[in-house]
Amino acid sequence: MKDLRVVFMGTPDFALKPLQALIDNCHVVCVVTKVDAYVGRKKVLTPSSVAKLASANNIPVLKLKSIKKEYQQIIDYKPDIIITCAYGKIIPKVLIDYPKFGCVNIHASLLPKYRGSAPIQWALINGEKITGITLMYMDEFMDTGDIIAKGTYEIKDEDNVEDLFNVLSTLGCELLMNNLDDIINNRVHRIKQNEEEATYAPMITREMEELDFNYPAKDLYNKIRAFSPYPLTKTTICNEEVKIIKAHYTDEEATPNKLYVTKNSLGIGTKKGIIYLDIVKPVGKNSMAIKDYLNGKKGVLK
RNA sequence: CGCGGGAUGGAGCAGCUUGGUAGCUCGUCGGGCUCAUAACCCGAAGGUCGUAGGUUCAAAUCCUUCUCCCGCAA
Repeated sequence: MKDLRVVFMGTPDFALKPLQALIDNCHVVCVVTKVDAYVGRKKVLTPSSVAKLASANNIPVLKLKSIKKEYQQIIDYKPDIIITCAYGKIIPKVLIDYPKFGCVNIHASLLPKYRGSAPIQWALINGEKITGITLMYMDEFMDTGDIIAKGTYEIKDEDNVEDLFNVLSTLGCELLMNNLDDIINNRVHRIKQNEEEATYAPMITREMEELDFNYPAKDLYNKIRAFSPYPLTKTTICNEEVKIIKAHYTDEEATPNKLYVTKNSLGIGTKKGIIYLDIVKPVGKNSMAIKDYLNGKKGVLK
């Protein structure tokens, strides 16, 4: 497998483990990622996580603005196989058809469920009990290709998006490496996706961060953990925006939007149940335990 | 030079406008009460007020420099 010419395409941290495994076991001839982005307040031009790892291993990096126009550069590396993981763009058919072992994608859901860019977040938002990884051949549409293998993970009630990312990233890496041999020896049993069961996981947007307490506490809890530790859900308390890092909920009778304050707990009523904030981050401040938050709000919150 | 918030014992905050003894709540430690306690009572320790300079008899407070943290926007 050492002489297998692999082109890897990916961008964020989620793609690092598979990339590292491929570097260790194959000949990664080139890594394709997004162009460097301006990050943070200081607008520092920063390469993607994948680009950094590739550079550290002296692997050529292609930062393509438009893969639709620039795919020839990838073909020039003569890949035997292309492996993508959270690359974030549709790959042109010419490119998919080029490698003799095809174009394989690691997707963070049990396809055909949660096709799209935010499968992990949506699995949490919807309170799924099971999710996983799908290893699949790419075709010219979004996450619709034939399935090679799946790995499942049972979501714990307390898992947040970071936990799931870590677990699934490892799982995806294992799944890829366990099946790579079959892929290059044409021993894969392709499974068509059942289109009727397909669901979609669109990108998370800024507007979604605001919590609406007219929903049940359980839904809000799921949303909070789906957004934690990034980008975080938010609400307004005492005319001050507060982001919520961790919370829990009960089924107590409650009035939506009403605050339930005790010495060291802060609950907000919902349509069904109360959501209690555990760790919050007021605007301009660092994150703090709810006890500390209430401590500093003495007199404002009774 | 994109916009804004912030830095005060271990934690969260007040004090700054109008300069003059370092304050509150919590935590920690010691003691007490109690069958018991995360409850209550008494006491103690712990702070160069982010950095550097300036004004002043006197600076947490006014002026200037720099550093770091955070939110928005991209």
